[in-house]
Amino acid sequence: MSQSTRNFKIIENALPKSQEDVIARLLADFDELPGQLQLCARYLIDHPHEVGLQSMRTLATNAEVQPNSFVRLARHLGFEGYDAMRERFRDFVRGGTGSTPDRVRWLQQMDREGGSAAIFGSMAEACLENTEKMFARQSIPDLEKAADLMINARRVYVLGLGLAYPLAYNFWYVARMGFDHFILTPRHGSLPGDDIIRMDERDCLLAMTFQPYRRDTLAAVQRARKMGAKVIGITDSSAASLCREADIGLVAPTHTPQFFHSNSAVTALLESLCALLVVRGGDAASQAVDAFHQARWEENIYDES
Amino acid sequence: MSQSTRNFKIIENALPKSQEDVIARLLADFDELPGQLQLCARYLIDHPHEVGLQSMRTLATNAEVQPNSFVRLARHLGFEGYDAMRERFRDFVRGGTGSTPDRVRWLQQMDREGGSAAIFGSMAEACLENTEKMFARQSIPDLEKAADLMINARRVYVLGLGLAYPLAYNFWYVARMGFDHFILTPRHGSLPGDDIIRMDERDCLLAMTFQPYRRDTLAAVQRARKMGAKVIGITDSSAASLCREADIGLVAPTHTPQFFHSNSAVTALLESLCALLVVRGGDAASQAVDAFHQARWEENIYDES
DNA sequence: TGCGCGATGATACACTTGTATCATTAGCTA
DNA sequence: TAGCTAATGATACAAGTGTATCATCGCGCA
Repeated sequence: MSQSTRNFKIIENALPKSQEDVIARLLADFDELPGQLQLCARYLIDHPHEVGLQSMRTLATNAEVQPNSFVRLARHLGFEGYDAMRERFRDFVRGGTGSTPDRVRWLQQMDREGGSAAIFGSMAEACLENTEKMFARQSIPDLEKAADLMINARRVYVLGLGLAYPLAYNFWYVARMGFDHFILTPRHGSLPGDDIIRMDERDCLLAMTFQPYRRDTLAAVQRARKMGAKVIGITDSSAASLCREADIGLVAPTHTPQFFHSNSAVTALLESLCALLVVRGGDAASQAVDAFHQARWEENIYDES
Repeated sequence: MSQSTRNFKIIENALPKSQEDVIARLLADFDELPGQLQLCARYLIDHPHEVGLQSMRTLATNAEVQPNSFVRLARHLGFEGYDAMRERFRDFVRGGTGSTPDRVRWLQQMDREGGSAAIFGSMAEACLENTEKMFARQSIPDLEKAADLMINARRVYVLGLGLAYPLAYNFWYVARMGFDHFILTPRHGSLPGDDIIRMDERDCLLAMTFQPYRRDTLAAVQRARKMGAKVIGITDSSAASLCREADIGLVAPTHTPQFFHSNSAVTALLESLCALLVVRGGDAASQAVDAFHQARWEENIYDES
């Protein structure tokens, strides 16, 4: 960029004085930025804390760009160099607003503010607690057993109804990237029983339901067991009948202060299970995942900007 | 300090895991520290933010001590060097792992055990960090605006494709308990465009897509805007084009160490949005929710055991 | 097709970083 | 007072820092 253009920009848009200013400018200019600088900008916007803490080279590695690009970006904004821009980010951290507050204090403050903040805060508390408990209390041997059971099964039927349907779908969507023997059930227009009647001891049912437990899900589990199939149950309590009847029961808390339960921790559990599936599925699974992704890209469904 | 004394100290007092731990140890040991190290300790205690931001030499100048003394102090606490201690201070600023001291230890142990535990631990770390960041950085005014926009719209189309579909479904499933103008799109057998062509300025599109962003979702957003509809975008970065084009952009991190992104934090965000929807929707919404639940119970689909 | 120009990548440089080493000092004990 | 030890200061060094420079690439335009 020529000197004159740069000066013009500086005059047109004053030098950003704070982290917020910088980010606002980055967002405003985003489309005009060259590709590499967009990557830098995106990294700054998404990881503002790191800017003050890490070195330029480290950021560059994480953002997968050349170190130089960060200097160039800083200059684009009118700063004399990278350090000048970073100082804005450091001020932010120093000022207190930037540092992530102690969670307890933060939640208490939300609560004091009342209204939407209180509701949001109570959801935050519930979701974080659910997720932490889920991870902390999970039995890794059980997870491994569940993964191996599914990997070695002839077919795995994934069953979730009502609010559990998005969970089942999410799990199936990821799992079938690595395997072709996962089936989401019931399929459109069918009933859960339709698939389960064909199960036998070579098959596995991954069933999930949460309070209040769905009769149809529990019935499907019993049916599957009668056919000799293995059952993996996912619920909100190890006392739930689904959990007690299953060969392996996995538990994730779903409590919220609201009129519906939270799927956030369950999602994390199912995703972790997917990760284990692929790792323990060996080369075949990894290659299948690669092939899936490649095919997706070739279909040109993703935006590359 | 001799090697033996150092080892003894390490055994006596485990290595501090967080900024709070470090400061607590400094306060406890303060009187036993040699003079220069006391100056260092005092500076750390009084200016914890600076530690992560400034260089050792700069701190030394400010604290009016030799640079070396900070290395010595770090070693006194059992750290291998100054950098190791500074990392504790940086974690604190970053939030996430630093805010819950136990978690660090727990994750480290996971990592040591290797295998499935390590994978599970890395997922735990990612999911918790994503969720914390999502809650901590969310703008409540924006959330309120989004909720009001949806409440007052003639129709709200909820759009999520691929991995975002379960998110869209989950949101729609809960939202329509309280309102009857939420529509999940595309409907079975249709394309996203089919519904959007009927939108106008009275309507709202809630669109979500995550890296890699889907062309069809972005196209739908542009189409909706052209029709004059309001757009609420949900993504993983405020630099994403969806976010910049939307009237309101909400961001939730989805990073994982795996080959797929995590929906866990996004789920929490959407659930919080649902909670706000119903609260701000007034009596009509609450009554609709009640009616929905009652009808569900009357259908006898839940297990009462 | 060739030209011009901004974007990009590679490399070198001057400087700063954290650290190691060793001389010096201060405080204690015999 | 002499001698030891812990504390402190000074200096040197390798590694890492931000930056400048220049060759190369890619793309629009004549």
